Amino acid sequence: MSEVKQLLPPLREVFDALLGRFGPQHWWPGRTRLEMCVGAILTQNTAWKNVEKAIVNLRAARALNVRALHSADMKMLAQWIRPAGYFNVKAQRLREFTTMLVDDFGGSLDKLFSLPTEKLRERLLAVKGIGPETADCIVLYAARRPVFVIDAYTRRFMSRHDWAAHAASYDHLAKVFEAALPRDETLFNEYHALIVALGKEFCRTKARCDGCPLRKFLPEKQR
DNA sequence: CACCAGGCAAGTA
DNA sequence: TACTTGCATGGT
Repeated sequence: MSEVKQLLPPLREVFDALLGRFGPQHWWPGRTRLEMCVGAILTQNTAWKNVEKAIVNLRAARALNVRALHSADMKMLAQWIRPAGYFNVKAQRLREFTTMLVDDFGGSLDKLFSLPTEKLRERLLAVKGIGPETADCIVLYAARRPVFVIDAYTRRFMSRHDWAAHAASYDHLAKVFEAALPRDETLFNEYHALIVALGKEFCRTKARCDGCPLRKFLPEKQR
């Protein structure tokens, strides 16, 4: 069990350093809001590259809309999303999501997204197969509301620099960011995307810290 | 070959 | 509440 040993640096300055190094990321990678929702579910514990293949399949099958997703045969749906892994589970999760949309919002993302942020988040969390990260990805990237997304990259980014315990809860980590930053959707959007950009290159192991743009925020001996 | 990747729910104690 | 396990493909 690792303890938090380091003082939290100004998270705004950390953001500036990441932006300076990696540039704007233009997330979420998705053409439409529905596609972002689908991607958020499909990328659960799965490499994004594999999700892209699944999205391509759905588009080719003309299934990238609420009605088609909702009425598609489950075997077919599972086959389309097969490259994203856990395809039976995820087919069911997509179905749960579209069922909520159809039954409670007339199949309209607009109506779902007209809920106030907290209600929207609660409504998403009530869907079986949508947990805190998936819900927040949808709330932030598809509905464009200022909630901070915590994912495996964020967790690693924080624990690797000893800015938070690796075992810290989702809500705690989200609170750390939301307390230290202005509640700005554009900022939260870009910040999470930048943490992922960083994580693909650094923070994976103790080594590979050479050239990390965040070294200046660590004490001398740890750099 | 093993290990990992932008989680979540269900089961057990 | 706190662990553990199943789900599954594709890249390294």
